[in-house]
Amino acid sequence: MTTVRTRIAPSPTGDPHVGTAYIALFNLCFARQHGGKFILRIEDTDQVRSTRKSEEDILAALKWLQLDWDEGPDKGGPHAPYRQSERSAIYQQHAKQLLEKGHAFHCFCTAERLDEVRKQQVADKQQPGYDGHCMQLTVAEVDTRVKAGEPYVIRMKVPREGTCVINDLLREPVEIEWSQVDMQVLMKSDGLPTYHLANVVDDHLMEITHVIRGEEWINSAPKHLLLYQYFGWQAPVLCHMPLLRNADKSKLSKRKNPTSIGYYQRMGYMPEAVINYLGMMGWSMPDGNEKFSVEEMVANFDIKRVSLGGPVFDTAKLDWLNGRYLRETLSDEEFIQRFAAWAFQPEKIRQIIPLIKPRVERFSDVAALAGFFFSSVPAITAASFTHNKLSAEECLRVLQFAAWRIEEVRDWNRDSIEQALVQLAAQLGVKIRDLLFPLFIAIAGTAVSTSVIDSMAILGLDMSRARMRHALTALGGISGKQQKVLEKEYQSLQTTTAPAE
RNA sequence: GUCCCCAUCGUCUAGUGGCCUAGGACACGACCCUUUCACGGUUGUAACGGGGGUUCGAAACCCCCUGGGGACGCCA
Repeated sequence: MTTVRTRIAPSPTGDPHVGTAYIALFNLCFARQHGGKFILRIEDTDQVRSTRKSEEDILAALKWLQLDWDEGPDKGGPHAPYRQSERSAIYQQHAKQLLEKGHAFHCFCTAERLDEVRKQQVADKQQPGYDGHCMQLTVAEVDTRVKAGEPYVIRMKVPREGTCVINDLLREPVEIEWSQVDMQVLMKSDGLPTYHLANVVDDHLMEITHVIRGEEWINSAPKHLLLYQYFGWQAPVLCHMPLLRNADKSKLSKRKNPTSIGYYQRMGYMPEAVINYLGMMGWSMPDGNEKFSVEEMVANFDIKRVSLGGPVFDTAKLDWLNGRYLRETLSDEEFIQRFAAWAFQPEKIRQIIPLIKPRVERFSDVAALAGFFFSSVPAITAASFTHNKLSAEECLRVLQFAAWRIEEVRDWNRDSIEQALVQLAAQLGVKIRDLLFPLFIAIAGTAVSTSVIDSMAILGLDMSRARMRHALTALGGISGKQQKVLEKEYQSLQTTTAPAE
């Protein structure tokens, strides 16, 4: 039985990344093509734990994209059976097993020492990594130090000679020297496993046969393969997909592109179009057809058709594709239903109405006042930012700082956004009303509008981010040099006004 | 810095030694349709990164260079 899984890292906002959906799609196609199972595994090994809410958001987003997953071997859903309570015991037990077999060891090294070692290695032009310091410790020594309550981690032993050969479904065998592989920490001092241990143990317990993941993992494959060997388990077949890119070819990031699935949902893309578009990133139908459903993709799927050059995630083509779905796939009746469902989400409307109600005199005023909540980026030019206090340059600066600042907002709601911006205004020595001006233009397209802070709260982080990015471009953009100067200034703001405890 | 991966129009891609004078799609331009705009149709500009091999024959195979990306955490 072919069983394949996608691991999903929770983000603080709980909004899954299109890159996750991309990998999930190829996992799903591969599994379905072989009549196998596609299951999900939501990460929660880290301190940045997914809350129940964000886990639901992740699943809802994948469901929206029609990435229907199967139940795991335990029928307990994407999270079980390795849920918190049972889980730490599972990993402890496996780590102990490795310890007993002599494949892992206790390490008491401090962060300071490790930093020191790393610095030295970099200076010597060596591959930075653990130096094996604690491997020399005797059993008795380890025992007393553990009993004394000294904090420790468990590291895996790695051969110092030879080469690890990684067979990949999509490329020639990759050879990596063991000397290049670090003695990875498996259990952290807080008793939680690292990704590497959790990944291997989970995959084995979930009977995973094929691992299809992003190329970024290729370098840690030797660690995983070695762990399988240490445990005496059959390693899964590996396959590393190319990475989605920004226009500048770097790894797709939210700084340069809207990356959350929710953004595409809120922007009014059809899920069919988004998933179709993802399917044409690095893959193509044998007959060259560009508009296809997940079912059609599965029916024609062949992992070998994946091309390895990292595709640029360019939404211009997504726009075209989505347009085709809107006008070719939907009947007028379906269009009405889909549009209504998108536009009249009661929770959203309920938030908007109180903002515009005080300002309307006729129902016919509503569209003009609330229109920007339902539109794409406003049509603005540099001239839109003409202001009696702020110059265009200052607008640019304020906008960039605000854009950075809102990234730091923890809970996305009006109060925390307000707090962040008020603080920024104080740090800049600018009146909040002046600081808000360019934000009004960026978000609503005009300064004659409802509270921009409330508007941002309703639009969401990624929609706000996209509008601010658009505004920066409308203002002429920021050169690389300017960017560096601003970054420096922004950082000094942070440090000089750090709140005293 | 060390290691790894990758390389066809601006972008997504087809291409597995002859069908390639390199095909399709997006974007862009022109024209047609149309009261406008969009849609649709026709059409144009535009690519095998460079250098060596192998071969009768190379976009495809090999080597070197160059370029791009990724990984080097008690993150995942």
